[in-house]
Amino acid sequence: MLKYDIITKNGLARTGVIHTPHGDIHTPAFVGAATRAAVKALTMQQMRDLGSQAILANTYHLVLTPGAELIRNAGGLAEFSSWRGPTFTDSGGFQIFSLPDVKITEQGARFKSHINGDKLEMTPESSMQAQWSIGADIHMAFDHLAKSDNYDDMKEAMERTHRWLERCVAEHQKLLGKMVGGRNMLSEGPKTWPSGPERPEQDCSDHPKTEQYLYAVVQGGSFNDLRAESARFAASQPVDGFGIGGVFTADGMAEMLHIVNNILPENKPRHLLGMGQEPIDLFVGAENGCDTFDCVGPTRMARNGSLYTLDGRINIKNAKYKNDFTPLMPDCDCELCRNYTRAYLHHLFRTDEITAKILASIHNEHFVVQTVDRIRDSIDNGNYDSYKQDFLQRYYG
RNA sequence: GCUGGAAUCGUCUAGUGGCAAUGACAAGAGACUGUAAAUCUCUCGCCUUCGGGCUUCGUAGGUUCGAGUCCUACUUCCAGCA
Repeated sequence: MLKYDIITKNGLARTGVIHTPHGDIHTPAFVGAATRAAVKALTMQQMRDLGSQAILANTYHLVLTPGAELIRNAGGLAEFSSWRGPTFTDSGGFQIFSLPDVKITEQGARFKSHINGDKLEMTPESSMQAQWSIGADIHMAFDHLAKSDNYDDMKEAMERTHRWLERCVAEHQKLLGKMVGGRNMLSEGPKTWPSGPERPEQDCSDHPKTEQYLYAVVQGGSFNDLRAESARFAASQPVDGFGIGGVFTADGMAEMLHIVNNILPENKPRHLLGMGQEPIDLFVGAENGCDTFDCVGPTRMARNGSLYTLDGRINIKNAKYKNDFTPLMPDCDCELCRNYTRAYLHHLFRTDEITAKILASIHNEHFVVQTVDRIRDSIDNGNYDSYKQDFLQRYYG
């Protein structure tokens, strides 16, 4: 079982530590989206420097390329990417269901690769196997998202998610059983490294990195009775934690999370899947009992020139920043704000320099990581409410 | 000087008689939430009570119901020849 310690509790909100084989995650925490084992525009060293504690990669993307086998042969996601810290993988469910021409059967999902059109299938079992090969510390169950938000579709998708969860759990335990002495024996034969000089055979005898954990995913869309039912089912399963999926807007999220997280067992961590583009999502999530977040928004918006400041988001490409020789955010200690002006970043974006996206991504990722870090500190220090009020009042005006 | 050719929205460009006129870039703004996103959308002659009105394709004339498109002259530029 994944070790999770609660440090402070305040209603549903809590702080804690998730102990993974690759290190601890102090929660609540923002997890960087590294879909293809890379955070777009950023190096892993930059991610460490900006304060990220963990990354989340995607099984769908990594299965397509370079393949789960290759990552296992490289020593696993954390080693392959040189992140070397705690890692999550998403199951691929979300991505597959957002592709066109997906065929869902009870068995799994049939779809075409967006890269070369190959006809592929992913099942609860194959997702689990791939995630074990990829070797993240924490895996997500393979779930089904309804395409529409009508009740019957949502209920059907939720029920399928539950049936698939039982299969995920069974497969996960089967794969867990193949571990011998904390070492993943799935990998047979000599390790083949993708490139570079020959590396020595790893001594895994006291290396617990191959312990891997499973989160169930709660579905139910915008229907709180389904959410409650899904949470009860997920809670009944022998899993290490929970992902809360299928959330697309902050509307109704507080109430939904309140219901779900009052049902989910307190002693296991909860991950709010895909939310965190708007700072308010992080506050609503944390105060309603979510421990980790991931979101592509901060880095995507950074690449598109939309930058967080404590006074709200700005588009640095706007003409008004052409002659603005002040830091983006004076009270920010990220690499961008410490060294460069708005005018310079504006210029980098206007001239389409790669550096623009790098610096902007450093800032935005740092901003959300730090915002959650401060939420954590404020919960520990008992001043969450005032921190939240000050932040939101200033940010959203 | 002669002979050809060319002049279209900030830039390049489509357009050879039929209702401001193509595309790209630039510019102005917006969107983005488990990443098919270094992406996408809108605006881009002037005015508008959003119905429409007005002025445009080097300049000035002309032919025509109608001209960026045809004719004449001029201006500027390019190429070749002196």
